Amino acid sequence: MSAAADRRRDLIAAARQLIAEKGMAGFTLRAVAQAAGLHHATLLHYFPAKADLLHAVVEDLLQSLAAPLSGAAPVVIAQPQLRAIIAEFFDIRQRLHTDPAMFVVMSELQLHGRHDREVATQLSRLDEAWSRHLAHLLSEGVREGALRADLDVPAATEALMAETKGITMQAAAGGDLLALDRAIDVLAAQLEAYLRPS
Amino acid sequence: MSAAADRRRDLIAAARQLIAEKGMAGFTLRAVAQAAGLHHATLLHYFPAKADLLHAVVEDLLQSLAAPLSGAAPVVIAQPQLRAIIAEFFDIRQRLHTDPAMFVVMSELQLHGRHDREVATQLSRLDEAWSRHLAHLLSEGVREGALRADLDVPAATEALMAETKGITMQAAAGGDLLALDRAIDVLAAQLEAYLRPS
Amino acid sequence: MSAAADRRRDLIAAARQLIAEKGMAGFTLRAVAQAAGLHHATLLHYFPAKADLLHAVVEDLLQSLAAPLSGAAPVVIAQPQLRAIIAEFFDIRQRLHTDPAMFVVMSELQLHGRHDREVATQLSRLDEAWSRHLAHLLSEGVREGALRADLDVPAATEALMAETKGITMQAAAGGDLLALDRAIDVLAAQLEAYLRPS
Amino acid sequence: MSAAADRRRDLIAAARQLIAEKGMAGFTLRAVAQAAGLHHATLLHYFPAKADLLHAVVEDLLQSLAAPLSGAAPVVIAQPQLRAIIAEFFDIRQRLHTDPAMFVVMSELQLHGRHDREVATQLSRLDEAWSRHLAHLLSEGVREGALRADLDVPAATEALMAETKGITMQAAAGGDLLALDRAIDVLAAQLEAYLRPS
DNA sequence: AATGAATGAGCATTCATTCAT
DNA sequence: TATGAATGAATGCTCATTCAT
Repeated sequence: MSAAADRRRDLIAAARQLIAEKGMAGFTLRAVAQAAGLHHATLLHYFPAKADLLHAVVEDLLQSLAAPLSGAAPVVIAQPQLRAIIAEFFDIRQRLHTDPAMFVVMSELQLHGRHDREVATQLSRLDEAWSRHLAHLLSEGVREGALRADLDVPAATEALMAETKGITMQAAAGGDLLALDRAIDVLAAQLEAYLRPS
Repeated sequence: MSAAADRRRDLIAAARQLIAEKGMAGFTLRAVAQAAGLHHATLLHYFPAKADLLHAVVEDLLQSLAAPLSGAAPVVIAQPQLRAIIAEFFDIRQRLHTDPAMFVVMSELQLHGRHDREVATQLSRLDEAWSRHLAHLLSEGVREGALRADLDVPAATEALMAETKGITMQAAAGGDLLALDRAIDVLAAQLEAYLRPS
Repeated sequence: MSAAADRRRDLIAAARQLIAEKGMAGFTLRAVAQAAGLHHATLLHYFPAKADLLHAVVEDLLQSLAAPLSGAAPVVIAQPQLRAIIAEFFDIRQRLHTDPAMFVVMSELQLHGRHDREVATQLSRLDEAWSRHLAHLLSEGVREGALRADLDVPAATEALMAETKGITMQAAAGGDLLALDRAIDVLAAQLEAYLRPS
Repeated sequence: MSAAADRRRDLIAAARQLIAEKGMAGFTLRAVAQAAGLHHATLLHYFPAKADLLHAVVEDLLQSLAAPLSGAAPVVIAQPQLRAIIAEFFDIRQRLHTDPAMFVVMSELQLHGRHDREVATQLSRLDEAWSRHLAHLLSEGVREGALRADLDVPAATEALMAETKGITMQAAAGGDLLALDRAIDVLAAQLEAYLRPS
């Protein structure tokens, strides 16, 4: 398409990779520009300020996360809602192999959001969408009798998100991917044992 | 004791608080020195380089984490090993209220460890100690029949650690503490349901 | 006429206004172009360099100043030469209300002329023309006996110009226009008292 | 005295000279530092921000102006108040030879004050002090019968200040000093002719 | 005629660190 | 022990100008 859009994409990608590799401290206009093969003043032609580039990186990351993975859940479970929730874990497991850097960036941004209102807002949009999605699945499951009747849906939602972020963090910290795979299986099994109606 | 040791403690505390409040980007020798009430050049008399202060902060943090909390587990569970593991969660829950800043610092350092070998080594010591501790509890439980026989102990250990870091991250991101409390309860219940021998 | 000439006029006007509002520091090609509604690279098509635009601004300003005001001197004085000189003050007084920004620009340029030989030359043309005009009026008056016989014409001319620039500066500094009006009356009266043949 | 105070003075002097020579556009931290013989980062050790240095320059300039000149008025005039006012002109005339750069700096700052509230405030302090001083002299003179009875004191004050600024500007613009001297004489004579009681 | 892209130079400011006192 | 002074490197950003389209 437009050469400018391409450049923007390149710059966002370079920034994203840089954050993944060097952390927010390494996210420098000069470094991004160099990685994208242009002068740092030229970068500001595409993104008028560093913050704009960062926000674009976050937006791009959110889109990556929103895009559904093609792979189906590799585990068959009787109840549909339960299955859908478990599938989220396997989705994460797959992304962990596809683009592990994404988890590092996600963690960096999460922390950075504490001091950047705009980033915080952007990320909270993701959190809320995800939270709504999970809560919906859970309450549907409860209503249909697929999940335990006395489930504290908001608390379970929060727990699911914490687990997700834990995986993200563990991955970001540079853990063993295979060990993490098996841990995700355990988390899924835990969930299954807990959610099943007695 | 020694006035020098006191100063060092003050500086470490100031640094820790600064990291909690402003993130690693706000962790500046000038800022730390000012918070501790001395000239930034004097700070380098106690810690010859910024890295030394940071490493001391990490060491201090690890000691804080190693110190057991006085509070007993507020939930009674039949099997001792299961109870001990669940107790870890409630220990975290309590710390979350006692010193929430600690979780922020922990997250910041975890991420920073990716680019600072020394910090990574220090943190991995904690991870390994914790990992060993959890694995020991789990395998003891399996051997005594208190936990399910077919438990994949390493995977379950990794899952437990991911859950812990998830809570840490969720807390660091500035979530609602009360909601997080209930989420921890759910995590504990999940765990219980999963670990119980069939 | 030509669209290009129109554009040039627009750009000169935009530059002039910008200098009036933000000073020489705010006189930026980007800002001028934006104010005139075109790309800053396009501006360089009309004025190959920033200096060219500035020189055009000065030229434009000089033309504005050369154009006689339609208003007649609102004070009647017996001697024609004296009246003409006094009229200059009232001319200034009127311009002060019509286009106060002009005085700011004039002051900015005067100062800028110290470091821009071309601008200095342009302005000195104005100064000399004005100086010649005033000197002519004065010496005519002396010759005809309308003004004091022992008048030091060059010195009086310089004094008149200093007064004019003082008003300009006072106006540029953002003084009260009404107060300045009355001050100009006083200056005119001073002049009259001084020039009158004894 | 203190070496630090000396350095500060040096830096202020360097800044002042730089403004006089190159204008506000040439007033650069690097240039000032270089002129004072130190690294530009060291300059910020003495003045935490560029604005602080500038404000110090203004303060220094105001002090220079406040300091009375030792030379007595070289003209004898009957009435004391009239004499005092005329003396102000000769004070300026003398300073014009002693430190002509001061007038350039004054003009630059006056214009700069339009966009720097702090500088404007500092300069207005001088203006007001001066204005008060002149107004006092004038009204005293009127009261004692030394000056014309129907004098519009505020307007005459404003006129005097405009004349002063005109001389400043004319000097700043690089006029001939000797011609300016004679112009000042004319201005003084004008004033005398005007103020004299009929 | 118009503009998007690109660049080199420059600017104020911050930071970790060294050194002399 | 303490600190003021000093510096080099780096950062985000602005600007005038050039060039290809």
